[in-house]
Amino acid sequence: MTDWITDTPSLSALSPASKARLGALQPMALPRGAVIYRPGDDVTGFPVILSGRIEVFLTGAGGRELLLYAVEPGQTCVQTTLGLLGGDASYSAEALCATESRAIVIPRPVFLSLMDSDPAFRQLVFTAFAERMGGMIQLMERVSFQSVECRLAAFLCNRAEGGRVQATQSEIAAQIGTAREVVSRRLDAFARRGWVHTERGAVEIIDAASLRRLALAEGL
Amino acid sequence: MTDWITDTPSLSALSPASKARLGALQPMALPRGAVIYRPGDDVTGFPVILSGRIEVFLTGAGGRELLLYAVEPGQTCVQTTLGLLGGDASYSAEALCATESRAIVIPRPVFLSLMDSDPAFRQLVFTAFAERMGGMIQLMERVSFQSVECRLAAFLCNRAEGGRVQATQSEIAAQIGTAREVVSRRLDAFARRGWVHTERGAVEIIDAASLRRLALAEGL
DNA sequence: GCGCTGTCTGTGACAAGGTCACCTTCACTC
DNA sequence: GAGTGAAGGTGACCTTGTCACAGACAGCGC
Repeated sequence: MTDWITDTPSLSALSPASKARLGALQPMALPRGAVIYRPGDDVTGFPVILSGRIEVFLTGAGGRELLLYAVEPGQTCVQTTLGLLGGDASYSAEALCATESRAIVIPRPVFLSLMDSDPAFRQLVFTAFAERMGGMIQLMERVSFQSVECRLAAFLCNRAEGGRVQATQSEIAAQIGTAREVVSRRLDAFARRGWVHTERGAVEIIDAASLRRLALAEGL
Repeated sequence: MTDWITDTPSLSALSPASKARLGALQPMALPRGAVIYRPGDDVTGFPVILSGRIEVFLTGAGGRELLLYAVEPGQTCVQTTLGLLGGDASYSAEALCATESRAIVIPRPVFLSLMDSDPAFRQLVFTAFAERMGGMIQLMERVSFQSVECRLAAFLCNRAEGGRVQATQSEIAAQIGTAREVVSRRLDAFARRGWVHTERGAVEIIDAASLRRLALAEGL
């Protein structure tokens, strides 16, 4: 019944007392596409994701989207940590289930008490926070200093499974923070160079080496 | 001799034991323009700024710069927290003194021990971290979804002192994350509308209301 | 004063990217 | 087999970033 605690590496270091408190919580199942929260929602608890993948997006005025970060098992959501510890108690971004997922939600009072009493829990939250911040700074660097072509190539390399990337052009655009039309044109350019082959809802990678070279061309 | 502890609001909540340990540290004076760290430097301690203002910039390949955040008295540097707690122990950004400043540097072992022993110190570091993260997300939003014109207007409104902003166009460009030439052209457009008057090294605000209206036009 | 020097600013030309409008293609359903 | 909605392609246009270069200005030494 509470085997999810031992199954989740980042939780196994917690003190027995903490585990006992968490053991009372029920994991919940989330289908793909489920909305975890929207901008303006109140932060009521601290989610810990046990399996699956949650993606957190920023949405601009024109509906354009930008992937801020993804939350995978053992990681935590900064937006939430921020809401529970800092001033603002509402979200400024939107979180969606990228795959079917399971998660528990630690209620705010329990979270705050664990933060005070369990150094391991603190460590968990803090390092997650630090890693996320580092990721945000890198994202900043990519978004403001790298070309779309470069970001697209990097995305295709990272997301390729068996030489294919399963994603619509709109999805790709949101992941790298550009407009769908731009993705369409860039992919077309790649295809003309013989690097990829595009199809509806997917991109087939033909020349991964060239893509990787381009991805690395403009610094990290 | 250790009056800077009581003079700095955020430090006054610390436990007496923590204060005693910090009391042994010597504040250091930093002239305007001093480099606190550069990308790649090792993180050796945790700076707490007592007076003045430190600005942290990201630098792109072409030399273009972007202000990530500013550190003012009582605030802390995320880049450093990140280095001391997370994986990476080196900086990815550059920090400069925007004004003459005083600061102490808490050595890494002292920092880690304070984090474990003093809840008030933890609270201080954590809320600073949370606020900074919130700021970073907002910055992300502005940089990727707002027009330069809008960001420039907002900058002029925020930085105006007595109806003037004392800064070169290069400095303004770095603060809002664009190129100098673009600032030149946008300021020129503002001037033609009669909103500002530009001079060497400064901008005089004539119609603050119009600027503010524009700054708020594209969402927060 | 006079010229030198480095910084600050203006500008034209061009490339890259974002926005808008509209159309085609495709998968699915009834 | 027509209808529907999502996905993808394309041209026009504007904003932004980049490059190259020139003019303006302040400070300095003479």
